Amino acid sequence: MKIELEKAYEAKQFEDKIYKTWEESGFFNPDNLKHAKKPYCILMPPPNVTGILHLGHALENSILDIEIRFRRMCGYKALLLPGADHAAVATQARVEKELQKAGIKNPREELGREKLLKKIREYSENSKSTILNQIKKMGTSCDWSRFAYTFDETRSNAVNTLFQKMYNDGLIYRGYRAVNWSVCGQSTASDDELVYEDEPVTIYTFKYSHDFPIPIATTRPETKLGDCAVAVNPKDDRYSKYIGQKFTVDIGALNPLTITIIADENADMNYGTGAVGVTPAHSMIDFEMYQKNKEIGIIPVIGHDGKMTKNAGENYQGLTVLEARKKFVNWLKENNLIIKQEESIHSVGKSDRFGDVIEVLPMRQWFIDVNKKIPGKNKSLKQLMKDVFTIGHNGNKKKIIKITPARFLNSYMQWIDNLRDWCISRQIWWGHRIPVWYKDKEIKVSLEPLGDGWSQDSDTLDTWFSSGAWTFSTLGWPKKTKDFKMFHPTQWMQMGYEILFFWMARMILMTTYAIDDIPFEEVYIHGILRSKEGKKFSKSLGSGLDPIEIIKNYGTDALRLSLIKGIAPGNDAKFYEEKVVGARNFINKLWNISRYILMSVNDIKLIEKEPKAQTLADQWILQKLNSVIESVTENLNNHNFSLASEILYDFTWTDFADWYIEISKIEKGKEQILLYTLQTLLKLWHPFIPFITETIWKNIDSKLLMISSWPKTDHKSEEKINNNFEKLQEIIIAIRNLKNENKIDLKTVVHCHLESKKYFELIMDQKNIIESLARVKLTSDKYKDVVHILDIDIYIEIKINEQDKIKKIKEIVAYINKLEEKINNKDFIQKAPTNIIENEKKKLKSAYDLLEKLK
RNA sequence: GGGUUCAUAGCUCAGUUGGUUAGAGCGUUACGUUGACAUCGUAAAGGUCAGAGGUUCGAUUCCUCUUGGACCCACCA
Repeated sequence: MKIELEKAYEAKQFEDKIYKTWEESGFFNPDNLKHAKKPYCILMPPPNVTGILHLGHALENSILDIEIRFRRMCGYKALLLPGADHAAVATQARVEKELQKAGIKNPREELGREKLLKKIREYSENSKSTILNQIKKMGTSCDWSRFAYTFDETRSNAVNTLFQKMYNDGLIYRGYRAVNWSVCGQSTASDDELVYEDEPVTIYTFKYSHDFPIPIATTRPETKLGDCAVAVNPKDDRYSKYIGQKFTVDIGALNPLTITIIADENADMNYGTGAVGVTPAHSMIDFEMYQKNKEIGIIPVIGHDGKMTKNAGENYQGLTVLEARKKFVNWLKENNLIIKQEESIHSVGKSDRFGDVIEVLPMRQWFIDVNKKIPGKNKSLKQLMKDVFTIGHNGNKKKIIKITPARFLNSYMQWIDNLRDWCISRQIWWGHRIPVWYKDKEIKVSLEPLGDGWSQDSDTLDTWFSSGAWTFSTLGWPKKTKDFKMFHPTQWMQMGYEILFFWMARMILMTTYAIDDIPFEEVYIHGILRSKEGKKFSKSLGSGLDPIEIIKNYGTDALRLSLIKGIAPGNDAKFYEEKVVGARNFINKLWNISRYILMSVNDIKLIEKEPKAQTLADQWILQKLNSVIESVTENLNNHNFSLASEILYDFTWTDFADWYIEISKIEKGKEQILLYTLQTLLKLWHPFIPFITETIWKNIDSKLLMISSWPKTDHKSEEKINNNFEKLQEIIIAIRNLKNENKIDLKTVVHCHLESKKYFELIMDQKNIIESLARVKLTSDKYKDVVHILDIDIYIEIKINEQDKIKKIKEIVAYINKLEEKINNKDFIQKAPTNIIENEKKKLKSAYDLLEKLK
């Protein structure tokens, strides 16, 4: 039965229908892959509920889907588990902004907790479906029946259980410590949620009073109203005599300050004045000094509203930080206490969500202790986080996580070394409420609401707390579900390097602790997509390219292919529309290849076995196909998506379409091989461009391509034809060398007939060639006079004139000399591999032959 | 200050343990094209693989330095 297909592939016509077919087939769900035994599980990095699909998601979904479709076809119980993230701060910040636009100036005060939460919930439920539908548009083959939301009941239960376990083990504690505070967001932020920006600042060098012996410098003069000490290096001869002394100075704060001179190695003798004014309340480092020297005291002078507190004194109370700074500097000037004033550039920490300058404030917050020994383990969380990349979890070498590319390990280890206790409490409302209850002076962790008189902590958990539990919370933990037993630890994880610390590190922390296992066997790090100008595609600004638009214009397959081609793990890649055009052209080419074959082959059916080769051309294409299967499989096994796609691209277009199909128009009887090669190619292409391949496949077989089996090479048939090919290849090499050495005139004939049309002349006798060249229109008038001269020797005689000949001979002689020199080199003969030497000898021989002929 | 990374054709990038002639796409130029495909075909031009040294029979690949970019972490008194 012959088939009629449209002239060009119209993605729009097919994609939604195909996705529906896949979904209804149930094969996204590994439970329905009856024959599969070995699990292969990937968790989707959950997109934020309020987000819309951007190119980063598109890239991730392409990568994830290639991986899972490949494994599914390879016979694994393949599960790609989808999800969404409630994205605590990000979501609340967004909704508050919307509300403010609508006229509610202070949503938290005006609406109160319950009403605001309701608004956020509504908002997020709406946008959740948006992003999930967009993910379906990408063709992502995930099991929607297992969909997990970081904020649903199962996940919340996991989070609370985890909190309780850590609390009971003493790893979660509540402490009064300096934390990062966003005045705009009215919440804490972890160190990782800060972005640093360089800004011009003024450095003031001053003394607290005229009789204070040590000058200090600062960029934040207003905080000096809360100074409690001056730290000097114990080895510093200038100041060491003062260590331990106390000075009382009155700089206008509520009370005169008692400044204790303390010794601290962190004070660099050679930097600035060599002494540091210590403000325990408003600097992380200073706070650490305070913890070592508690007697110096702590005086917060900045409040949660970003204004000076009562402690700052009546002249300053209620002023903003900047106002207070100005006023205090004036006071210093009036009293002649400023020694030096200079301009400089400092990086200032800002909230990544709210954008305001982060204030360091001392507060009572919840922390995870990363240095404390875990009961029964004799190791800290920090140590566990290192083990999975070094000795393996619990010292088990099989439990070493493989990371690609490996270089990210360095920065991960460095990050761990600098890791401080993780502040997990947030003062926003959208999130997992901390499961701690208070009654008078009693504190209890409870997963259920407690009775009268008990009130729950009003804070919520950092969103990464729940993300850290993702690999096991999605599988139903703490219940011992079938899924958990089957799929944990997961096989593969994929993420951009920008969330390495946020997410990968936290998953490792949580999983090694709670499950006593690694979260995943392998992690693949991809780069960031940038615009043509090298700028990040900003999520919020949505600069330019919208994947949904691209899908509309070019189709999902084209988008997927253009995202994958030319990327390397961990490296950033530029992305622009022309890339999609190229990919779309290929998709159309594949469509037309199929169209041609399906329209010209009479008996369309599934061909299970490799058809028998009749001619050398058949042998060659089947041989090449086998090697393509092998290298694509190997590259996919190693997650070299880009390379695999390029090999396929090249074979499909150059070898199959432009060469073999053209030959099939002359040499008849190739239907079986054409169909077989097409079917194999559809399978190989399916993970990359699932829609078009499935669409074409429908014309061949009623079963879904998605669950067809991955092609295997038939090594036996390969051996059989190997002999022939050795001969062939010898000739090819000889011809190629000739071509090389005769760049001037030979190129026309050689390129036309030998290079691009590969082994054309070897397939047929000369008569046939002349005839077929004419028929296939491979040759123009220009080539007519040389068509019959496929014998190169003759051609040389006729074509090359005397001058060229002399020049050519000189070139060849020089070449021969070079080769001989190399071959006569003793070291080369002794040390180089034999095949290299053989090759050089062959080159030399053909060069001599050529020389003979020219003479 | 510590660390990572990049520099390959006009542009965007591949290049998997060092080894035949360094590749692709786009762009450019020439030629071709009557039904699978102008979303096409055939070819051409275009590279001291940033520079200098070293290791090696042999370096785009490994090492050192230099130049110029990007990024991460810490610090920023």
